[in-house]
Amino acid sequence: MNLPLTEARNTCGSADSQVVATKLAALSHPARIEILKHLSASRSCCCREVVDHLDLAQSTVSQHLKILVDAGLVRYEPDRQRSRYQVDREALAGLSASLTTLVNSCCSGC
Amino acid sequence: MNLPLTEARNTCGSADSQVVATKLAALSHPARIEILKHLSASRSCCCREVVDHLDLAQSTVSQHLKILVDAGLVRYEPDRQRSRYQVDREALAGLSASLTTLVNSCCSGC
DNA sequence: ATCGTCTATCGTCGATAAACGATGAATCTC
DNA sequence: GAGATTCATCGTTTATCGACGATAGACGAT
Repeated sequence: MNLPLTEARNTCGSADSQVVATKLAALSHPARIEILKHLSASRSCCCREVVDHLDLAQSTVSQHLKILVDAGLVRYEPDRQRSRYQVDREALAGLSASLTTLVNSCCSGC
Repeated sequence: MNLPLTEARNTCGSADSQVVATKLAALSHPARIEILKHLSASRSCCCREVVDHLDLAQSTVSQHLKILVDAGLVRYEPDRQRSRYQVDREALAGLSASLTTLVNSCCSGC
């Protein structure tokens, strides 16, 4: 597990904080967490599948998916009239690593 | 107008997702990430210290701190007329673990 | 007792998020 | 071709966030 983060120690790195914050914001909604779980359970999902699973309007689910895609946590691939959404495991692992790094930097100071 | 839905559907996230989402939401703001870093650098901080460090209004910083405290990521202890804020490292590590678990569950499906 | 400092909270305002229905494009199915 | 299905997007409404100034409470110092 190599961490690609080189400036994790920078206490003044507001740019870094901004990037991490944006990705965490994408995960800071229960519906989107559920979507992520569901996506990972199936190999790939179309929007309709998620709609059936979540009891939200189709437009709402589509927006949540878009937010996840924009954050780089989910990959999107149009497939005929369907859409195919897939968890970007590397990106998710990277975010997890970022948070771990933050936690470690918080715990190393004492 | 509260119709008790049957348990076939997931009403916008399980309780677990809600809890994790709330904590992630507390971290999904660059100012709060910076606050967390600053808190971990010092042993404990009063509000004024953070205000000097961050170039935000005192009331704004106080609100950010409250959000972090409400999320359970920071502990608060009134000390005379000052306040003492301190990173809850266990809670932070727990959140990191939750995210790691989510990532792992996403990666175990393939 | 009064002044200055440190806090938290209130009220406000603009911006953003979240949810929905409606619509149109693209694609199956018949 | 006609109708159904899937999907993203638009427009709208409501709720929440983020920031600030103002204010009041608590405390230390003078």
